[in-house]
Amino acid sequence: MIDFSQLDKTIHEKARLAIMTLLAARADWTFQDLKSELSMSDGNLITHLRTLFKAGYVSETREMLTRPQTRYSLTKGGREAFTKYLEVLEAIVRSAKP
Amino acid sequence: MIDFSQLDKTIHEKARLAIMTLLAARADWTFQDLKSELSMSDGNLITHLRTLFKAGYVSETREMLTRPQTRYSLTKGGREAFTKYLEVLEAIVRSAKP
DNA sequence: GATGCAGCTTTGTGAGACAAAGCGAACTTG
DNA sequence: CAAGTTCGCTTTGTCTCACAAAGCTGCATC
Repeated sequence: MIDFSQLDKTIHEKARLAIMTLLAARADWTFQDLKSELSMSDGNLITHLRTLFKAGYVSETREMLTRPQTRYSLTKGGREAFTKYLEVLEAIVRSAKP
Repeated sequence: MIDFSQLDKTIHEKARLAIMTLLAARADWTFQDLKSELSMSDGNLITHLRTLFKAGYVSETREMLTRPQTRYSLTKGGREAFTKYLEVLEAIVRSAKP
């Protein structure tokens, strides 16, 4: 039977799942890119990023170009957690498809 | 790009996702079976079942055997919604696995 | 120095997950 | 028949959290 308690609560949230998926698919994302890709408000987006950061799943790189710019990437731990999460998803999909 | 807004909010909740997965895998579940399988409190379980019922995803069949008994199954709409939900999950998994 | 953009904080609201306790009806057991 | 038990369900209360809106602080360009 599928162990739903393994469904990482930090990741299993629409907005953060979207963020994790984006970060997993491409190395570097600026705050602006994420914002426009996900159509989220600043406050909401930064809150989710903070949550992922606190969980150790995401790293931030602050830079001063002509404008300030913050880029976000998955950490090793983030990728591992996401992989584990995906395994549960796969188990669900598999169980539903005979 | 993956359309996360298609991630049905009613289903995308740990407890209800678990319920839907169980109901999709086997035709009929009693309240007690679900309860012991999921280790949930009565109140919590019935609330989630109500939510799924209101969404039209789940049907209840009340019966009077020696004891009262309620059985739960997926409706046609429930199965369709679940299938659609699973397609998003698959897209996520696919996008993360090159 | 006024305007504008980037990233971030603060505040408020509302939704909802969950546990615990209790309840009524139906059955069982002493 | 009295007392207890089980099933499905309601109620109550707590606590977390998503999200929007607004404001604030550089820095930079005009």
